[in-house]
Parts: sequence; C-alpha cells; structure tokens
Amino acid sequence: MSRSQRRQGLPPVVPEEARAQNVGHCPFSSASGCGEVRRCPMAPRRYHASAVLCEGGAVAKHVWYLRHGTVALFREAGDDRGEALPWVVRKPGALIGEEAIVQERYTDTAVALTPVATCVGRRDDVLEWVEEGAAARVVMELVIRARIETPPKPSTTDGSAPRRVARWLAEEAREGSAPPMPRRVLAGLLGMKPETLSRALASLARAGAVVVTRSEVRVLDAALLRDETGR
Amino acid sequence: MSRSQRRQGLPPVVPEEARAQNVGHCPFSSASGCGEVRRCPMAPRRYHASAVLCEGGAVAKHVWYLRHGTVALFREAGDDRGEALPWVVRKPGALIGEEAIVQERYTDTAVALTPVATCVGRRDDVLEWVEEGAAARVVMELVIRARIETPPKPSTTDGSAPRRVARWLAEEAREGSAPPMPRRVLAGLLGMKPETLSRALASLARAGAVVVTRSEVRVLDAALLRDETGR
DNA sequence: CGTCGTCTTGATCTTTCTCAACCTGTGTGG
DNA sequence: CCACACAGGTTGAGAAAGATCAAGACGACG
Repeated sequence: MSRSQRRQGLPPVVPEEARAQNVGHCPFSSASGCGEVRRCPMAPRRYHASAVLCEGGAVAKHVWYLRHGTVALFREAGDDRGEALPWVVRKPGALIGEEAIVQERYTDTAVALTPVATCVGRRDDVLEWVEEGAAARVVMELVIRARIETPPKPSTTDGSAPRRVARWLAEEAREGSAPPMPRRVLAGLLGMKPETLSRALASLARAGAVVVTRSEVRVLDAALLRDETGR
Repeated sequence: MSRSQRRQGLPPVVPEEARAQNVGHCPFSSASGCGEVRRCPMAPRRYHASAVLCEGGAVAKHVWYLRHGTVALFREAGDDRGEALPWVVRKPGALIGEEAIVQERYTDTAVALTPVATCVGRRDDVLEWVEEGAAARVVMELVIRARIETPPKPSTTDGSAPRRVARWLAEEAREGSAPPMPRRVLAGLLGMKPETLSRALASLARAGAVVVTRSEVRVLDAALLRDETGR
C-alpha cells in the first residue's frame, strides 16, 4: 500500500517500517519543512502510566502525536454518569485529542496505559498550522489509518467470551505477549465484564493456548488459539 | 464550535446549519477553487436503496461524499467468513471509502440503506487532488467529525437490550421517526440479535414509548424513553 | 392470489452478569 | 523489616438476560 502512495506522489507520512517497529519518529517535523519557514509546533513530552492526557468534555488545549506506548480512549456513554468505558486503544503513530482540530472540547478521555512518549502541540498552533496543506495531509492520513485499524467493539453477537478473547489475542499478541493493560480496560474493549474476561482467560489457559499471570498474558500455542478463535 | 473555527481562520467545510438540514452541498466544490485552476474531481451520482457502493477487500477505485441518504458500513470480522456485521451508519456530510486515500483496497463494505445521493471521485484523481492543501483539509475535517460522531458499538455491558435500544432511539429519532433500516442492521449496530431487538422494541411499545410497525419506529413519548434509557 | 423474505413471537437452553468471598501483589506505616 | 490495608484480580453459586431453534404472521412483489 505504501507503494501505491509513492506512485501517487503522496509521501508516506509514517513509513510502514517505522510503524511496525514503533519507532517514535514524529511525521510532523518533516511535514513542517514544506515550503514555509515555520517550526513544527509539536514538542516532545512524556507521561507516566495511568496519566490522563485529556478529559472528555473539557476545553481542548492540546493535540498529541503518540510516539511510544499505548493510550486508551474512554467515552462517556450518553447518560451513564461516571462509569466511562474504554472503546479503543491507540498505538504509536496515532493522534490523541485530534477532535480539537474540529471542535472546542475533547470528546474522549485519554489515559496512558503504559509510560508514553508524545509530541504535544498547543491547539491554537496546530489549528493555524493545519491551514497549510502539509500538516493537513499528515493529519488526514493519520486519522484515516486510525479509523481503519479501529476494530468495531465486539459484542455477544460476535461469538462467546472465550472466542472474542482468543481472537483479540491472535490479533494483538500473535506469538508473544499481549499489550499490557488493566483487566477492566481489556474487558471493556471486548464487551464483557472483568469477571467474564477472567474466566475466558482461565479457560484458554486450561486449554494450554496461553499462560496467564496477573500482569501478563502470553500466547503459547497460536494454532490452539486459532482453533478457539474459529468455528 | 464553528465559531472557533472561524476565529482560527479554518473555514467550516460543512456549515453546521447545512449538516443539520442534510442539505447536500459538496464541500469539495468550494475547496477546489482555492488557488488553482482545477475542477473538482467529484461528480454527482445516485444509488438506489441496498446498492453496494464498495466491497471490503476489493481494489479501491472511488471515494464518495455522501449528500443524501444513509449508508451502512460492514466489516468482515477477521475469520468470520461470510457474515459481515454492520458497525456504523454514515449520514449526509460523511465520506465513504476514504480508506482508499491511504491504501489500495477498501476495508469496509458500504451498502446504501436508503436511496442515496453522492459525489464520486476516481481514486487517482482524489489522491492527486488531496496533495494540494485545500482538499486535504476538507478530508481531514470530515474524517475527524466522522470519528467523533461514531459511537462505540454497545455491548451487553452497556445496559440491557431494551435500554440500548431506548438510548439509540433517544439519540437518533428524538421525537420523530428512527432512520429507516433493516432490523438485522440495527440489531448489529446495537450488538444484539434481530430477535432480541424485536423483543426490546415490543417492550418499549408495550410501555407506550414508541409505535412500532414493520417499516417504522416512531417515538411517542420521549420522556418515557428517557426513563427506560436511564437507570 | 401465491410465494418469498423479513419480522415477530414462543419455548428452551446457554451464556454471561451479579453478588459475594477470597486471593495476591503492592505500597504504607509502625 | 514486618504487619497490614488496599486495589485489582480470581473464583464460586445463583439469577437473569440473551441466544437459539422453531413456528407463524405480515408485507412486498410478481
């Protein structure tokens, strides 16, 4: 796919290789050079695990580009005061708080799941900057990619709990370990309660497909996992 | 929010009023004027209800801007051969098949739920065109808006079936009628089986909150619906 | 007017939620 | 350094919700 972009003349803002390796290169720095003497408005900034980058409903002040680590997005479910559920996990190469480009307030609450390295930009700077074509192209590509990668949140309709868990592991962990995140977050992403997730993981462990510790889920037998996944 | 955009100099590509009235103005036509003598690559085209605009996995040839009607997006669930589930409904003012800007193939299958009016552009033209800043800005805004408006697909975790249905109706139908779509699609969006949706609607009808016919769901008592929604 | 697909309704069975107790690793203060 | 409290996670038993299977009703359309 990056081949076609090159053919079309659209520079791959985040080279596939870089994305794959989670290299923390910020695509904006290169984009900012295009045709105008202006510094990239995005400056490096780190957060510790469980830090809250932005809060849904709050006035938007910043936009982030995620270079390292993972961030979970929570959205208040309409009238569900309090209890916000995670609905997607952003990985390196994604934007956080990009809704600020289009509206005054954040829609989602963003919470770091791991220590996180970002580039932050002040909203005003980013808005001004996006008016030039280069930055807009970058943002456009990042947002489209994010939407492609975002899998619809599964529900009971998409298979039993163990199956959904197996599917997620097959996708996210492959042969290695699953990205670290609290059980309640993963449960939310998979449309089940933490207790159900716990049971599902236990059953996969019993089958010998995974090893589960409190802080890690490691895939032992991908084939076995696929069995559980399919059918 | 549109106020702030104006202040920032970012022209509102889709005026709020127009969006609200579902007026089918294509924002690209105005954007295409900016600074260059080039015609807008998007040409009007209509589809009948249940037409398939594009198929997930197929080589991308076009990108659509939706002016009138609604379109459902289906995604093949990993290994679930066949049985694709709808995961979002696009309304006027959204793009369809925008993944073509970033990759060679469509990710989702797009099906018209109603008669639909669009502007279509050939992928190559759109790619070329997006390289200029103006079009990229427009695309960027549309995609970000779409992601904001896309509610995470609810699961049993987000309340019982009748509750989820009530919530959806309160959001989508307000005091009037719900957007027309097959039951199986709505059921998919709400993370339940058609049978369950049917029962949920029946229970809301029994409570006097809605009137349900085979082809229409009309809200009678929004307050009652809200009761069902909350708690 | 008959056929077909979609939707509804009913009866049953499975799954998952719920509530509760218990476990375990972490961090705290004595 | 140890005891202890605490949050997050696990496990168990019971109840409820939804899925499933099957039969019928309704509407669209030829």
